[in-house]
This record gives sequence, structure tokens and C-alpha cells, in this order.
Amino acid sequence: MKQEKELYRDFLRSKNLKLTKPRLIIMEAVFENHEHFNVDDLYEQIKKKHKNVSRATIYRTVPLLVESGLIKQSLRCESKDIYEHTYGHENHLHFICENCGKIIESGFSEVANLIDTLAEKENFKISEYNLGARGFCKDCQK
Amino acid sequence: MKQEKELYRDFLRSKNLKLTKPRLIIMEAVFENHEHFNVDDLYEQIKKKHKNVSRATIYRTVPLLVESGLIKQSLRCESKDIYEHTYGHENHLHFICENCGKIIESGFSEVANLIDTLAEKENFKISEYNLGARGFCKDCQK
DNA sequence: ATTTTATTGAGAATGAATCTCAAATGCATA
DNA sequence: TATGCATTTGAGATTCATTCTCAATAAAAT
Repeated sequence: MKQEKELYRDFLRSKNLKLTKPRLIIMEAVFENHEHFNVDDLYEQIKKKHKNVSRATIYRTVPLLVESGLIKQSLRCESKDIYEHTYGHENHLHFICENCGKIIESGFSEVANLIDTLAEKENFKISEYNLGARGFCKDCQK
Repeated sequence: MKQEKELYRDFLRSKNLKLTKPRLIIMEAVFENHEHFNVDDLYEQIKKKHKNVSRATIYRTVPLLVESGLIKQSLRCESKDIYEHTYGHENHLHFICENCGKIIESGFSEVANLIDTLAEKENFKISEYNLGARGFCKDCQK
């Protein structure tokens, strides 16, 4: 957590952005959690613990966290954008069980390498991978 | 196109749904195109042919086409749900440009093979792949 | 401490997707 | 071919996540 905070500070500084109280509160809330989250989750979490931060500010700050590389946008869920940590978390691909909703995380680098090659062929510069599959986990196949 | 229409008819019949004019117009519009599309694209396309169908009906009909297996939901683009054909189309992965929204399709089987191996390790049975990356196409990098 | 400039909060605005309901249509039956 | 009825449609209203606006506030530069 120390490190995330440092990285965040550096990022803000490098962009000439101010290190404001709401920005700190939001980033702390983000790293209290180790699950996927959406803006509303953050809002409620912050409301419970700290002083309030407006939804508008959360909506404005989350993209900064994404840009800083600390989190990334994940698959949408229930019509909401959801996010997941990237810092300190291996990139991974998701297997999502259509029956029980379980998310299984699996290897990544081999796949990413392959994708990189394909992207190069198209002259495409990747900023974020989106890799996974839906199906049935071992408990939900009968 | 003949076949798609047949499959669609059969699907509707099997669900005791009526083969109405709007449903036919929409499915024809869907299969005129060979690109990814969203509801608005369909609406405009249909309007051009002077066969108006309301947006509400398109929103109601697209899920039927998905359920029938003729199309599937693809990655979101510009805050809109987008769809792609599945019937008669190879699986592929998407590179989506964050700037201009262009979707580049690229190889698939090598990646899919790799993913299959990973899925096997987890004892996971894949029913649908979800493979791609966001970034910038060659025209949108400066 | 004062000035400058970015940031915030609150609510309004936007826009995709969904819902409502009276009118229209498909289709089974006579 | 006409009748009856359940389904479907269109148009607009509604919802809800996200973005925008702008006056008030806070950070940091001087």
C-alpha cells in the first residue's frame, strides 16, 4: 500500500495534478478492497468509513487510477463498468462460469506474447488486453 | 442468407413467436451487413430503405437474434453494445481502437489453442471465447 | 499571506437501454 | 375470407450509469 501511494503521487505529479484529499480517499478505498469493484461500490465504501466524496469526483478519479496503471477496466457487470487492480497483480485471463459465476484466473504471458505478435502485424499498439472465455467450471459440468 | 432466414424462422417457431414484418426487416438488415453493428446502425440502415421499424422493436429483436445463435454480443464500443455475426463466421479476436473506434479482426486459432490448454488445466469447459485488446490503430498513433 | 489555477460538489444533462400501453398485426379457427 | 384473441408494435416516458456545468473551494506557487 505504501508503494501504491507513492506511485500514485508520482503519477499525479508527473501530470501536474494536485494531490487532493478526495483523490487520496478514493485511492485508499480502492486498495482496501481486493475484489473487482465499480464506482458505486467505492462510493458506498467511502461513505461508510471516511468523509463523503461525491460520485462526480469518483467518476473523475477512477480514470486517473486507470491511467496510472494501478487499476484497469475489467468486464462490464450488470450494466456497470467494473475495475480490477493491476499493480501487484499478475495480468491474467478470466474463465467465467456461466452457471455459478465463478471467475477463474489463469496464465497470461504466453497468450499475451502471441497477441503481441498479431498486434504488431496490424501495426496496432495495445494499451489493454481483454482475454478470457465463458463456459463451465469443473463443478458445474454434469 | 437463405439459410439464416430458415434458421431464424425455425427459432421463432420453436419459441412460439410470430414471424412479423419488423422481425423480418431487422434480420434482413442484420445480414445485409458483414460488419459489427449496434442498434443505431441497424435503425439507420433500415430507415434508409424506407422500411421504418422503431428503435424499441430493434432493442427487443436483437436479443432474439442472439438467442437464436445467429449473432452474438461483442465488446462494447463508444458506450454502446455491439454485435457481430456468428453464423458462418470464423471466430476471431478484436483489436479495438480507443480513438477512432475501429475494430480490427485478427487471427484466432493459435490463441484459442493456447487458451484451450490453459482451460484444460483448470478443468474448465469453454463455450465462448472473449479475446481482444484495446489500444490504438496505426492511423491513431502520432 | 496572497494570488493563481486546478479541483470539487451538487445538481442538471446526456444517452443507451428498457418499459408502458393503446393500437395494430399475425395467425388459428370457423 | 372473416372473426377472435393473444402477441407485437410504435411512440413516448422512464431509468440509470456516466458526463458535464459552474460557482465555491482547496492546493501550491509566489
